[in-house]
Amino acid sequence: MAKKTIEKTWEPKEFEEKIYQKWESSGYFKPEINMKGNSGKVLGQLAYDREVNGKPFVISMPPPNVTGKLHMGHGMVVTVEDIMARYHRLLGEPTLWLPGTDHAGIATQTVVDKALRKEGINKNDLGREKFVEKVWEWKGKYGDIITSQIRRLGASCDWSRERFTLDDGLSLAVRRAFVDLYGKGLIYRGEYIVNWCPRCHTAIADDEVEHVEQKSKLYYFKYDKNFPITIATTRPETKLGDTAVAVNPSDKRYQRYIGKSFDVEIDGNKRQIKVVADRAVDAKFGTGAVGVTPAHSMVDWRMAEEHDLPVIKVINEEGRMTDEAGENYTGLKVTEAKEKLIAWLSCNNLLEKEDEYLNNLSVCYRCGGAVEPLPSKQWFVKMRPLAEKAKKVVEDGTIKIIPERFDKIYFHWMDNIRDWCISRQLWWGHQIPVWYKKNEKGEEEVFVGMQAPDGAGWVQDPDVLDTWFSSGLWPFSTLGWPDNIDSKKCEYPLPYAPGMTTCDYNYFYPTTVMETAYDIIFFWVARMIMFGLEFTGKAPFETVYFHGLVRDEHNRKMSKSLGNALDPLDLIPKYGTDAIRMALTVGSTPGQDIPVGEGKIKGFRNFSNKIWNASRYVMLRASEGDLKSGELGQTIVSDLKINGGLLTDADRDILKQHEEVKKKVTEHLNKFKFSLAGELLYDYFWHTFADVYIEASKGQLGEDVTAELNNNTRRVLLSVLSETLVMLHPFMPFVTEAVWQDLREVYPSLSESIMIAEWPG
RNA sequence: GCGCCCAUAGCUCAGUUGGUUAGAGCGUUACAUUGACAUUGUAGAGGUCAGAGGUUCGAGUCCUCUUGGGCGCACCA
Repeated sequence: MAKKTIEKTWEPKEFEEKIYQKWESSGYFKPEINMKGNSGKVLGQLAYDREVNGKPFVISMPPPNVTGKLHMGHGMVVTVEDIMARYHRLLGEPTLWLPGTDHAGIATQTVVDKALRKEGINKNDLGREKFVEKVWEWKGKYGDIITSQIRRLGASCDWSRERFTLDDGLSLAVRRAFVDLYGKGLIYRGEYIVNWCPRCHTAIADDEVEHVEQKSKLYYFKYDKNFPITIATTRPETKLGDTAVAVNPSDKRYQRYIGKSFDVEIDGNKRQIKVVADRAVDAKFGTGAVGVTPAHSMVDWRMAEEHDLPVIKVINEEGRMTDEAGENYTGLKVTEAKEKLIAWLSCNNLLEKEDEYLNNLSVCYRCGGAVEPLPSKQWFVKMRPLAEKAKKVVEDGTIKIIPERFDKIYFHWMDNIRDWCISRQLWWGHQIPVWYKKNEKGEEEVFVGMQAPDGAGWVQDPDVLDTWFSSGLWPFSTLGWPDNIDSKKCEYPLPYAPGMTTCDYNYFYPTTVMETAYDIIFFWVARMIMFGLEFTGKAPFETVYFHGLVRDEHNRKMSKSLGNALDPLDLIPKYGTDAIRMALTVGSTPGQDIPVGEGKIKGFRNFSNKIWNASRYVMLRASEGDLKSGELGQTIVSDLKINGGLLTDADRDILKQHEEVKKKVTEHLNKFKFSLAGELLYDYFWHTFADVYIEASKGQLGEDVTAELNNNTRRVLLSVLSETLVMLHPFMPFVTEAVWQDLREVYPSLSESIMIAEWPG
């Protein structure tokens, strides 16, 4: 019978997709394989009980946006998490890596809106219901793309437990969380100044605002001739809404005006301007006097509260001037209003000078458009009480953050936390579970509950919740929380009973590791910790591991405009998934950005080939096959019992080093040092096992030496190789599995997949 | 403005309780190679570990300062 022929080079395209399908269909990604201590899979042995099965290893995958396309950042997430998942599975721990996708409110709505506009469809003509239907269609069409791409990266996650943030269960969790917080007084509604994005036409949270440095002008002027103080500002148009001028209390120049009010007229707008003293004012800046615009500046809003100043809204949600801005300005865009007012000031000799000035423009992190602070009625979460608990669990080590230095960043944020604006004026997302009705007296009644109240006339709040509200529940909402609540009868106050959980929640929660990029520490990680503590009474994970951001080989940010972004989907067919995974692992330290260029990936493609080829050599020699054709020989090795008496110096050296490597790799992985583990394996496999031992073994094989030495050498080769493959498997799953399958021809006692082998200990 | 981090070979970076002669990849130089390995091997060159001071028997590692770079928070006076 002709034996299998092994090609000279590793061709990832021939293997990767087939291998992945085999894994997935075999159920190897499910925690139920529970194959502790043996080399065959045992399905269905899980009792979902920590006392019976031990502690599981659990990771919730950061859910990518449903409309997203795979990029190197996903490559990093999948690589690091898959290394952990595969390692712990090899250790025999029931391992759950739970995948899913995020509805990504603003991002998705914008994408679909744009696409519809291209077809000539306006979302407002369509109406809310039809538009949301369209987004669901979109999700159905494109939602699977990202998950199939994640499969291409070799992710060993349990797709049978895949979740989406708008699933029924997760939506129930969102409503439950909202109602619960409202009941505790931690959610409130009110008219406050918020960051408004006129382009996305919604309020956004403080941390969704980014600052971009830009050149602008600082204008010095007086409101009118009768006003004694000159102010300086970069935004004259907002001054139409000024109700005060603030100076530093110790500024001698303005002492005599403090407390006085002046009637002024700014291009037809009559205003009363009060002079107030406030510590926040820097006497050295500008003229030392600030025009206070309560409605359109965060700082001024606070001053207005303290000094009891009126609020005049001169800019509306469209980014245009309101009626309050006066008839000369009503309806103008802010930029037009600015020009017009400067012209007027100049004509009336009120403009004293213009300085070049570098300031920070606030922009929306989603669309990049300028953010307009304005007062608006929104829902907020009271953060202080949540922050205190969340801070404590990191302080006392319940949650460990890697790298440690992020502790300080985390604490700093918690200490300076402000309330979180959670309502968004969008259609795509979780609609706020609040209903309003006007009663006979014309007053508004408010109902907060799991579903619409009985009776006619109730109208649900049209807004949806910030995407991060549902993401914050991810570690437990994906596992079934809050199961068993009768949603029909649920309303505030909730009949809350702890322990109403599913098997999954009961066994897998709290999770083990939260692995993600450090740039979403506040958006996501902090809020998961807060929500986890608040709703489950437990920290949602033990360890937070932050990987670095992937940059190009010159350490520049990857971006489309620079043209330096590497597309994993181009690179996978070219070099193989394993090469990309290694390139993302070796040289990557937690929290530290990592440069990755095509050259680096190429280097690890060579390594994939080295593994393939060195293994081919070992298999051919061990089976006494044909090195030229690659055909395996008839000899089968039945066991790997090594005869200590026959060991050569080379044997002893490699076995000793092998033990050392096993110990170190295990240590590194336990300490989350993936780079060191990967680098060590790379170096060991190539420059010790292949360059040194395989070379030495050539003199211990063949007709010139005894059959006993031949046999012993084969066993040393196979033993070291098979164990090294297992250690390499978490990093390079495909080539190791492909080799493993061939290796089974020569040494049939190996497990049917390397995924369910045993970690060499 | 407040805070955090970084500075190690030509380039990109490892080096976590202070401990032999400071490492890797890429690049570079020489040699070998019809080789298991179009993707190979062997050998080499290349570092006052940013600068100054301090602690110590001993500092790339700990402390202080200086210089240069990055980041976070706050802020559109």
